[in-house]
Amino acid sequence: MKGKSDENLQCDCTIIHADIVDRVREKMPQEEMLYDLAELFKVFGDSTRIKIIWVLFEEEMCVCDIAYLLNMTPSAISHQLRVLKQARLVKPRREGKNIFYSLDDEHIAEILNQGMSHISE
Amino acid sequence: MKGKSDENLQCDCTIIHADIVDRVREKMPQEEMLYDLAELFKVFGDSTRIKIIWVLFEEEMCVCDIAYLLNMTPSAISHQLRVLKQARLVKPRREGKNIFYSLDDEHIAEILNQGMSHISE
DNA sequence: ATAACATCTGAACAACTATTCAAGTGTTCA
DNA sequence: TGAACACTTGAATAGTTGTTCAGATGTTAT
Repeated sequence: MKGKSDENLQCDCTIIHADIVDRVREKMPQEEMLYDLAELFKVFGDSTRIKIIWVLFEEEMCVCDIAYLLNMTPSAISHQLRVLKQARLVKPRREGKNIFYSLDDEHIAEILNQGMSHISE
Repeated sequence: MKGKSDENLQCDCTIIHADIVDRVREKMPQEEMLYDLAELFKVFGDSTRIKIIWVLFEEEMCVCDIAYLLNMTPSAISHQLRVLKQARLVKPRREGKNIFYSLDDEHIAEILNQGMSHISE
């Protein structure tokens, strides 16, 4: 059932069928979609941001509190909160001088849980 | 119910209770766990690797086929497959000159699906 | 208005990352 | 054996990223 199927192949090793090539190209999401997906996971790809998310699972919190809990500077936390906010993972709420951040997506827990399942196998 | 609760706080804005601090510290996974989690998501945080995973959803494939489908050099693909392999997301199978890669984890689809759900909101 | 505080911002720096290129290993087949 | 092929590897490069620092913005209370 296997054999060369496309004259435009770049190497001789290619033994996949033309229909598989078609099927992959058909099912594969748009380039932009895949890029956005990678951008989203990039946000999860930093332990500081993971920690911030974890803290916010417990309760909404202001920048200084998060900084205190994670033993980091408010500036560093603020920079990371901006990244999380741009990814629409957290949202701010001003209350006087403080700005309270909370999680803004119901998929976050599931994504993290699946990740946890993978690494603890 | 809110008020200053910890003398070791780094800033005056901290209004969270000591019990919340304790609860967060208690529920938060180990430092190493959070680091590993970030490392895992870092792997998903590159569109080339996302594409490779997507191609492998369809069928196991050799390096050259993946390179052809993604219009990249086999070398670049090989480098990324190494990252995916180290994260235990894909596994190799040699068949003569070719090395076929396939997905090695049942959580991958769920993680990607949750990610897709988030960005297409 | 001024002071004090919480947060944000931009520049700078070191650390990391993806791709390319050239050279290497391992396999098949004549 | 040796040529051809599939794949890997290491060094080099440009590009990206997280934290720090200094200074700016916005809010509150006096």
